[in-house]
Amino acid sequence: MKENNKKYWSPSLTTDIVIFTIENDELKVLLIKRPDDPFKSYWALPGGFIHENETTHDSAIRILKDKAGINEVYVEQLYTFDNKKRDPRGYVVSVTYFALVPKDKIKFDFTERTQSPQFVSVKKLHNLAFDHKDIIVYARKRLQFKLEYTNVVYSLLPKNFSFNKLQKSYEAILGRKLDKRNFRKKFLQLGLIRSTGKMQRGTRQRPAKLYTFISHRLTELKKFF
Amino acid sequence: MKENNKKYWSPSLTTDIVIFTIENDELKVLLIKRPDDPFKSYWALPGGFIHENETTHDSAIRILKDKAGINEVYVEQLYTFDNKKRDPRGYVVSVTYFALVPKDKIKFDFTERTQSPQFVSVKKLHNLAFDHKDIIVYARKRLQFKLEYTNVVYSLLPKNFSFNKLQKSYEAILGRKLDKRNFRKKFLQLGLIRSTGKMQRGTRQRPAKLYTFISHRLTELKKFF
DNA sequence: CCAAAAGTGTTGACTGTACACCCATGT
DNA sequence: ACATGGGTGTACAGTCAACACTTTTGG
Repeated sequence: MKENNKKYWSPSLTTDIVIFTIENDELKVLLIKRPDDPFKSYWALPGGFIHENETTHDSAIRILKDKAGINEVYVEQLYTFDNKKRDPRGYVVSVTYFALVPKDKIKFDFTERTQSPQFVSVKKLHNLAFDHKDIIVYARKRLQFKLEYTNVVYSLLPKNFSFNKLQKSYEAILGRKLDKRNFRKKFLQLGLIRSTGKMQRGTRQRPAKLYTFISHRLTELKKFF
Repeated sequence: MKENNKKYWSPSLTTDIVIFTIENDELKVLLIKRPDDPFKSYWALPGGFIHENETTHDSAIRILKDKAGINEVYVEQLYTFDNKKRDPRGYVVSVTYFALVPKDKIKFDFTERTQSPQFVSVKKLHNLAFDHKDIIVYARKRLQFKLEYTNVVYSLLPKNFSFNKLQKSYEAILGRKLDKRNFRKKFLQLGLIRSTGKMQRGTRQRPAKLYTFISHRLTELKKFF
C-alpha cells in the first residue's frame, strides 16, 4: 500500500438512500424528480455528493433530514455501487443506505422544494434514473431477509398497531400472503410485542386490540421467523 | 443532486480484502506486514488505493492476484468502512471485499515481496493496523451467515474432500462442534455433493470416502442449514 | 491386535402448516 | 340484521437433537 494518498485517483463519492415505508399496506420508496441532467425529470433516489468533512453515514442522515424531514429512524449501509456505466458523467461511486420509517413520522416540506418527493410502490418502479432500480431491488431483498431474523419491523410501524397491520406489513415486504392464525401464534411466541389495552377506533367492524413493541432496539431473533 | 462533480470533495478510496482459507482445520486470514507508516510493521489486510480507471471490484481482483497469486475464487463486496478515525492520515474510505480460497490453490511468490504474506488463525489476531480487526470480525460473521443458507463452502475446499474435512470446515467457521451423524444426514439431503468413488490415501486409519461438489456456482439453499 | 478415525439409525421433542368457524362492532 | 374484519385451536407432517457401537485400515 502506498502512503501518500494525494497522488492517487479520487473518484467522486455520492450517497443514495432507499427510504422505505408502509402506506396502504404497500411497501413504498421515497423518490424525487430530478431537476437537472443527467436523467432530468426522471424519478430517482434522494442522494448527492458527500460534503467536505462528512462521512457517507453523516451524508445519509443529512439527506434523510433534508428530503423527508425525519431523524431517529432505522438506517443501515446497504452496498457500494461503482459500476463504471452507472453514471454517464463518468466513474461515480455511490455508497447506498436504506432507512425504514413509519409513515406517520414523515413531514415533507413541499413548499421549499421543487423535487416533489413522493412515495412510490415498489410494484410500480418504471424508468428510474441511473441504476436506482437495481439499488431498490437490492434493498428490498435485504429488508426481506432482515425481516426474518430480526425484529426490524418495529421501525416501520406506528407506536400502536393492530395485529392485522403487522401481518400486512410482513406480507407487503415479503410479497406473499401469510396464514393469519399461524402468524399470530409465531409472532406472539417471539415476545417482542405486548397488548396496550387500547382498541382501534373508527372502523366499521369489530375493534382490534392494539399492540406495541416492547423494545425499539434492533435484535436478532433466535429462530428464523 | 448537484451536477458538476469536479467541484466536490473527493476522499481517497482504498480497497482491503479479507482472504479466508481453511488450514489445519482452522479458519485463517491472509495478512501482510506493513512495510511503511502508518502502522509500519503491523499486520494488516492486503489492500491499497484504487488505480485510475479501475472499479473497487477490479482493484480487489488485482490485489488478490498480486498478493496471493490467485484468481477465479469466490469474491464478494463486504462493507464500506469510512469512520473518520480509521486512518491517521485523514479521511480514507475503504470498500472491503472478502474472498474464499481453498488452501491448495494459493501460490505465494515470496521471493519478489518483502511483505511476507501469511495466513493467521482468526483466533490469533492481535494488534492489527487500522480497523482491520473489525473488518475481519465483520467478514467472519458474514461468512458464518452465508454458510448457513448457501453452498458457499465449496469455495474453501479442494476438489476432493472427506466428509470429515467438510465438517471440520463448518466447525472452524462457526466456532462450535457439530454432531457427526446429524451433519452427515443433513448435508447429504442437500444434494450438493456426490461420492467420487475415490478413497483417501496415506492415513493410519480406515480410509475415508472422497466427495466432490456437483456445482461450483453459488446457490441459496431452500432450508437453513 | 491395537489405535484411530470412518461410518451408520432410532427415538422423542419440537416446529411448521393446513384449515373453518364464531365474535364484536358500526351502519 | 347484516357486512366486515377480529379472534381462536387442533392434528398431521416434517425437522431437529441426542445418543453408541461396529468397521476398516496401518502400524
